[in-house]
This record gives sequence, C-alpha cells and structure tokens, in this order.
Amino acid sequence: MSRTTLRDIAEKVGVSVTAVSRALSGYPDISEETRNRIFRTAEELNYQPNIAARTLVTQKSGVLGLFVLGREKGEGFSHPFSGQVINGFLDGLVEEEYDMMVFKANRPPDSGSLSYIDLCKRRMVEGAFLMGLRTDDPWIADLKESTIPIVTIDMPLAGEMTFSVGCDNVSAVHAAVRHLAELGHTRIAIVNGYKQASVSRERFEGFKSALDDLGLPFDPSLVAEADFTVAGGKQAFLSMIDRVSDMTAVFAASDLMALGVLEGARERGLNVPKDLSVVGFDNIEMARMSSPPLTTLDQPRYELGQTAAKILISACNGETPPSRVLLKANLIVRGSTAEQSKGKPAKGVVRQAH
Amino acid sequence: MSRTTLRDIAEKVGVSVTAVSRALSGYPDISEETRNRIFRTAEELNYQPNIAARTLVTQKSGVLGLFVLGREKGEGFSHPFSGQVINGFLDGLVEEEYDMMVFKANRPPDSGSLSYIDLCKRRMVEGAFLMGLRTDDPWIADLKESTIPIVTIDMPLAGEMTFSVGCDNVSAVHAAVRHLAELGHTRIAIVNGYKQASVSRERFEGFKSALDDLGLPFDPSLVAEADFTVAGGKQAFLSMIDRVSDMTAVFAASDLMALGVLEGARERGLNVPKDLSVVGFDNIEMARMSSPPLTTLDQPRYELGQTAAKILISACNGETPPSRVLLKANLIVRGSTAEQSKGKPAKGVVRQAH
DNA sequence: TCTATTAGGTTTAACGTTTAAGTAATTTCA
DNA sequence: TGAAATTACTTAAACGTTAAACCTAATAGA
Repeated sequence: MSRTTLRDIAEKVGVSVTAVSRALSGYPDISEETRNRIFRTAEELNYQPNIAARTLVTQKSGVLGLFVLGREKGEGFSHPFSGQVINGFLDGLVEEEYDMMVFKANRPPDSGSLSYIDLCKRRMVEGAFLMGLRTDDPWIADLKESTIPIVTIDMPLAGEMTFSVGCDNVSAVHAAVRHLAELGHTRIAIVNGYKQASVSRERFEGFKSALDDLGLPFDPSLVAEADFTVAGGKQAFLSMIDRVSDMTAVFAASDLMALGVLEGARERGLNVPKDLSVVGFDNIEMARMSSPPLTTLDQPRYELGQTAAKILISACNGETPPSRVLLKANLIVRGSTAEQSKGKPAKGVVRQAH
Repeated sequence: MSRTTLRDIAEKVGVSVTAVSRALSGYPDISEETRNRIFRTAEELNYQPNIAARTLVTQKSGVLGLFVLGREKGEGFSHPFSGQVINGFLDGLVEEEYDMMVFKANRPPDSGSLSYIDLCKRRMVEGAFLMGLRTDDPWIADLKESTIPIVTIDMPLAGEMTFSVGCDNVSAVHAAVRHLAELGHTRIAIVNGYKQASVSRERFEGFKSALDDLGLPFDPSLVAEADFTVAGGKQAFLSMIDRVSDMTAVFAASDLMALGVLEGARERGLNVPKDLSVVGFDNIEMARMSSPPLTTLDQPRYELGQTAAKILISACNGETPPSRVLLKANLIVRGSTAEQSKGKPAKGVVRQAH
C-alpha cells in the first residue's frame, strides 16, 4: 500500500539499491540490459523518487522561494502587477528542475515568527524571489547578508548574493514626458509613489531630467506624492489642482494612481484629454478599459518574471549573473493624452467647475 | 560554516540528540533545567530544523500544492480572480504548520511530464488546491482517484478525497435577475460562460429558474455563450443584439464579459444604463472603475481561498469536512442598471445607431 | 602469461530527524 | 524496607536517497 521505493525495484529486479539509483540517474556503469529491466519495473510500479530523501543527502532541495510583500492582507497577490510577473517566473522554471514555494510574508516580526532567511533555511530553499516595493519591511535588512541568492523586482539590495530586475524607469519616464511636451504641454505635474520605493526615486529623476533636456522649468508645486493606489492618486491630484490650476498634463507613477487622477479630474469637471492629459505607468489590464483609455508605459511584466527566474537559477548553479538587469518600458499612446489646446488656459476651465 | 543540527546542540549541551529533539518538541520527559540549556544553545546557534529530514521520518511534509489551471500562458495567476483567492488561501495557512508549493500546471501530457498526482508524490505533498475552470484539463480525470485530499474552486470532482468550494451561483443569479425584473425589464439576455465550466451550468439554471419564478418567458434567442473574456463577451453580445434588438438588459456570467458587453453597447450607440442595463458576476476591481460602474455579484474571493485552506487542512488531518461548501455572492448595485424606460422600445435606439 | 584495466556491479556510510525500546537513579507507598 | 513506579534520560533503528569505496570476473596490453 505504501509508496514504491528504490528498494522495491531493487528486490524485484534482483540488484542492489545503488544499482537502481545509478541506473535511473543515467550513470554509465550499469549494463544496457539491467538498465532496461530497472526502467521497466520502475514504470510498472509507478516509481516516483522521494525528493525529501534526495534533498537530505545532496543538500539541494530544488526549491525556490517566493515572497510577496505588501502591507495589507489584500495587497500581495491581488495587485494587478503581480500575476503576470509570477506567471513569467513560473514559466521560467519549466524545463528546469526547480519548483516554487510561496511563503507568507508580511508577518509581524514578533517573537515566534521566522525571518525570511530562517524560513528558507528550514526548507533548504536554494534561492528566493522577492516582490513588492516596501524597502521598509522589517525582515529585508537581513537579506543583504543572505548566503542564498535573492532576486527582487524593482528593489536593488546591494548585497553579495542579491540581484534585481526592473524597468529602466529613468528613460521610460523621459519618453512619457517627451510625449507630453511634443503635444505642447509645458505645465506638467507628477504624481509620484511613496519614497520608500526605489522606483519612485528613479521615476522622479527621469521626470526632472526630461524637463531639463526639453528646456522646461521645474516647478516643485507640480510634484505630489501618493501610495500607488487609486484613492491616493486621486487625493494627491485634487490637492494639487486646487493649489495650482494651470497644469495641463499629469504623469502618474502608476496606472492605479493615474486612474485616481482620472476620477479626480472628472470630479472637478475637467475633460480628459481635452483639458488635461494623463499618462500612467505599468499598463495594467484596467488601463485599456478606462474612459478614456490610458496612455501609459508598458512594463513587460511577464518578461520581468521570466528574467528573474533565469537570473536566480543561474546564480543557484554557481554562475554569476549581472546584479541588475533593466528591461525597457514602452510608451503606449491611448486616449488620455492630446494636444494642449492653445488659446484656452486650463485655469479658466477649473474656475468654471467651482 | 555548515548549518547547525541537533547534533551540534547535543554536543554543546552534553546530552543525546534524542534529548534535544524531545526538548525542542516539547515532550515532558526532559527536566526543566536541561530543557532550558537546550533552548538557550538552540537560540544561540540559531538552530533551524531540517524539514527534509523530518519529512523523511514522519512521512509528513507540511506542504500543500497549488495548481493554477488555464489554457494560455497569461491566464493563470494574472486572472483578476486568482489573486485574492490565493491571498485568502495563504492567510488560511498562517498559524498552521503548512507551506504552499506552486506547480506549473498546463504542461502538455507528453511523455516526460508528470501528472499532478505524481508531482505531489515526489514532494510528499499532503493536499492540493486547484484553481481554474477547465474541467477538460487532461490530468484532471486522475484526480478523482487521488489518495490525498484535493480542494477545488468551482469545480466539483466527485471523488472520495475531493472537496470543492464556490458560490451559490443559482441563488446569486436569481437575485440578479430579480433585480432587473424589479426595474421593469422583461427582455433579459444572458451571456454565459463556456459549458466546460460547471459554474456556467449553475448560473444558467439560476437564470432560468428566476425567469420562471418571476413569470417571465424564456427565450432561447436571448442566450449567448462566450469564454469569460472581454473580447468574447463583446463578440457574443454583438451577435445577439444584431439578431434580437428588443432586449433591455443583459446578465453576463463574468465581469470581464460584462465589460465586453459595455464595449459592445457603446459601439452600437446604446447608452448604459439608459438603453440597456448590464449585470456582471465576480466584482473584480475593474468593475468599480468602468463607466458606468458595473452592477455585479460580489464573489467573496478572499473568503473562498480561506475556506479552501481550512477544508484542505482539516482533511489532511484526517477529519471529514463537507465535500462542498457554498458561500453567498452578494448583489452590488452600481450604475450599469436602471429602470427600463417604458415608452421607448430599445429597438428604436438600435436602429438609430445604424 | 602475467599484470593492468574495465565493466558491472555490491557494501557501507551518510544526510538530520523522530520514535520505540531500553536503563539507571530516584521516589512512592504499602 | 523492598517492590513498583516515575523521572530523566540514552541507544538503536528507521525514513529513502546518493556517493565513496570496494569487489569480482572478464578483457586488454605487453
């Protein structure tokens, strides 16, 4: 009734356990004939190796860990960004001898709960994949000293065994701002994400350098900060538009925040894109379906995940992959951006709405 | 340099390995004093048990498997439904001694690739969680004869060790149709999902029985079928509205399809909800943000996942949980449904659009 | 013909844990 | 006071693999 083991096969074929092990592992020192008999009975008894036993002796588990960060219960996997990245990561594991284990991140560091490193140790996890933007996670500091490779999305950790993949945020935002400038906009605002995310710094840098390159002045009152969510984006936009009403375009550092800007604009009676152009970042599914559909920067999420898998596996195998890989985010122009209407200052429109 | 083991602790404290094991496991036959010394040195050496070794001897891995079905690469984790369910499932594992391993489903059943059962066997997976609607997955048939418990979302399998959680689709759709009827609609169409999904059968049953109960006639030409996607929903709606133009309301069996209906309606010049009321199913994030925001049936995704975890764990522990659990899906009324405008037949509007 | 090599295995040990079966010293209680 | 029970351990075995070391018979090379 219990599972078949190497021993069962060995007894049935009439050889030693080692012979069976070596035959199944493809070592050449087993004769053609015995090998065949071994394979046949293995098939017959539907043998599946016990990976726990193998792990114990080889000290390699074939397990990669996935940690999904985020502060709220709901945030982790349900973020519109995560799914495709994970799909890509998993597909990057196909053909490889690795499986993926998901760990509950976000657990408070109270007594009793384990650090990410400790969780990995127990299961002999060979490498970890970290998603989520919070650089202030209490367990993250440890990771820099990890002895197993760790790859993150959008969160460079500067450790010996840490790697990161992400998009070239600077040049992506640069393209977005250039797009707006080419449409005639000069008063361009930014709704950025929170500072704890390294992408926020990069996107801001892209924003400023683009203004510089395009010869546009930088106005600090056109900078707002939010938490990457719809509600946050809306709030940030509203308090900004109420202070300075002559802006004609907004770059939001995430599509969710851009959708919030859209909501806010509607509330203030501003027509997008006639009165206000809006550009997002991410190209989540929703971006296609908003009205107007969102002009945004497409993050190649699937490829990000796939690249992460490749890097992690290569690092697990003792190779030394690049510590940072940047993919290109492409501008997708949709309906939320348009030429700035020359004669009519947006100011007037806003007043009208009040 | 290598990891600390029970042996290291035993040597340092001066007792046997067994004593250390029993002390750490909380057995009462170790004296208070030795126990304390053991705990202290365990802490000191930062001991983490080797779960592979434990698994080998106890024959319990503490691993639950997650299989995400779907036909396309992109479908699995990125479906707007999956994220919250997985979050709920993971949170259902907190406080339990289980971890979750994700397996690549969707692999072709060619020679060389393993069945779900075999994948579980190798890793000594104790129970599996299956998501995704395809009852025609080539490996699913095997699952009915599984000896480890399997819990599915929305896919009853009728096996000895299979369990399923889902929503009470029949009564949910019933509520949706009643809502439309109360708004004065009598020509109500349904855009259902594909037949391979058991939810499609149930939702259709709810649809028909509601018409019955409300004294409305059932018209087969008001029934269309699609693949749960936006594009599919739009296509199905368009070909239906072009055949029979006097419908005033549509129930779509998923929000994605409902969004497709919205697109289709816009294309035909129909105003939602003035000319056409639309109800979806799922309450995905996008549903709040479409214009108009979608009236829909809220599936408690997080709770579905949590319930699945509870059932699976209880089955793993030898208990006998109910083989089917149905949660309630609540109607969320938003802007996509309205009173049917009496005098003006929708027909006229459609003509006008052409 | 004798030694060295090779082919095709076998034996033994090890991985780190748990559990069953002892055992020696102390305590209980009749 | 002496047998029985209890306390606080230890020893030995097992889980299912892999890997290193060893063995034997046949073959090759000189």
